[in-house]
Amino acid sequence: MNTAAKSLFRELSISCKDCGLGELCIPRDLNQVDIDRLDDSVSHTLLLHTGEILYKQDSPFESLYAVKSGSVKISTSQEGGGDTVMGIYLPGEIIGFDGLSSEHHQCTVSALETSSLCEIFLDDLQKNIPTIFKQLLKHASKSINQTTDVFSTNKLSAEKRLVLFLLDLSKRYQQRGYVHTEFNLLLTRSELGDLLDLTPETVSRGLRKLERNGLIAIQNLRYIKIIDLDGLGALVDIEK
Amino acid sequence: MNTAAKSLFRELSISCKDCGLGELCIPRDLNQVDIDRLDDSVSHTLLLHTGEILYKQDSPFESLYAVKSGSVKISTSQEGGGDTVMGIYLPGEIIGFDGLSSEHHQCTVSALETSSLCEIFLDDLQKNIPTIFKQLLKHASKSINQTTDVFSTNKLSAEKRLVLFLLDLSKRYQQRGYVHTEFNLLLTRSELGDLLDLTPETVSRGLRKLERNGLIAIQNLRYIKIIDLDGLGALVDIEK
DNA sequence: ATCAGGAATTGATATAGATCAAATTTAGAC
DNA sequence: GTCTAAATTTGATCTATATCAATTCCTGAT
Repeated sequence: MNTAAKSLFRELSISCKDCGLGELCIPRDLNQVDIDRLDDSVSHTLLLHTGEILYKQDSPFESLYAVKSGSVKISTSQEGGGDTVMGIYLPGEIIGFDGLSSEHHQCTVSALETSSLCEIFLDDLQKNIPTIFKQLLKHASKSINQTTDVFSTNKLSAEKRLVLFLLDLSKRYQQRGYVHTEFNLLLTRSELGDLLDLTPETVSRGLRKLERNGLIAIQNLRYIKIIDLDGLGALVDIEK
Repeated sequence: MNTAAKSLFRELSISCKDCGLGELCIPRDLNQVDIDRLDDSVSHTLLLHTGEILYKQDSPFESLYAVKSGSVKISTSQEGGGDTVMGIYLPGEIIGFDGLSSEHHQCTVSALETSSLCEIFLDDLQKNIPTIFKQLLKHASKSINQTTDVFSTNKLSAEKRLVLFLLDLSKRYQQRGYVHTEFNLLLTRSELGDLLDLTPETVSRGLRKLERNGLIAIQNLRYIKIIDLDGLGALVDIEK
């Protein structure tokens, strides 16, 4: 949504050995050989000034970044136009995992103040130091890939959350080669409420309303047939 | 919250080569040597019946699991007593990442129907097949570690979300060796609203109320001094 | 130092969904 | 097949927070 192309300045080299982050980045239980190899996979410090962009939403994934100093903001462009802030990252935290699964970044990262970052080339790293494998996985599992969590963030109406849940299940079944127009909900109204952050009463009312409107059929409470897939899509695509 | 200890039955061996999941699990662009090695890191099929538990919250992390058939439910125990469902997983999806960062699982996994799973021993995998590195990272970044996302799920009051945000920032600064009792918010009221799913007006009212109650001091809008850390803690610890 | 435009505050009102309560349906145990 | 407890539905209120609107306050540019 913003101005500048990446304007990154390469600073004087600081090798991983000497980096102030210490254990906060990749823990130090690597031997000297590994640390030297790590240096090969890591570029030297990038400097960003306030508001400058590290990477933009939809840009191809290239590497991970460790914040060395300052702070950055993760945001996503909304369909409605504006941006939404998903989180902020402080020194020692690693960003970029949002680009891994699709090879394209799902959010935009910009500096909240003058900040320095260290770029980690994943392909190189993978070849050079399998030892770091588990540590990076740890960071990944810590770092929340917020944009994929369709239910949590946006304050969606109860009906939209329900429809999104149904469409998500349908899509996942389809991807796995099952019929996607009918399936078992697998959860009670109450469990579904937990998941979508609604009360069981609201879940019930919502599902019955979808049924009344001819979008789905409900058999034996849990078994759902999708009657009008486009109609469901329309409820979540359009408006707002 | 539930009965049984792990009651897992080892079934007849099915090697990775012959596993029906195909690309849904670990993609097939491995050479024969790698596939043979993968078999070494993967136990053979586990079978769970409805309601049986794969692993419990707080149990030590041991391995990842790929769902081969059926479905499982991820839930966390709430302080208030009950469980909250965080998600469901279908065949081809990988679970267990919730245990990686702390070495202990942050949620409980149980079968929603008779299900089979394949256990992936991470330590072995790491030694044997660095090639899978990036693929697993991809899965990790897809899989949402929901329990760490303190803001999204539980329908917390505006005040609690604000306090949790402040305490989270404070903790992260402390972990990184900075003062944790005063810091820059880094975000506008509006951005903070995005993050916590509140309007800027509610953010403003909330912060000013904390100030009025002597818990924090606000300087120049963005700079926060925490005056009563315990008081803040009390607002989110006690009572629902 | 002044000025302009965005950010923040403050107040009044509207509303989606929670909560409480009671009736009905369902499914599992025997 | 019957029974019983749990799950679901349905209805009537209540409430936290959004929304709308109008000032006031900063901050950065000139």
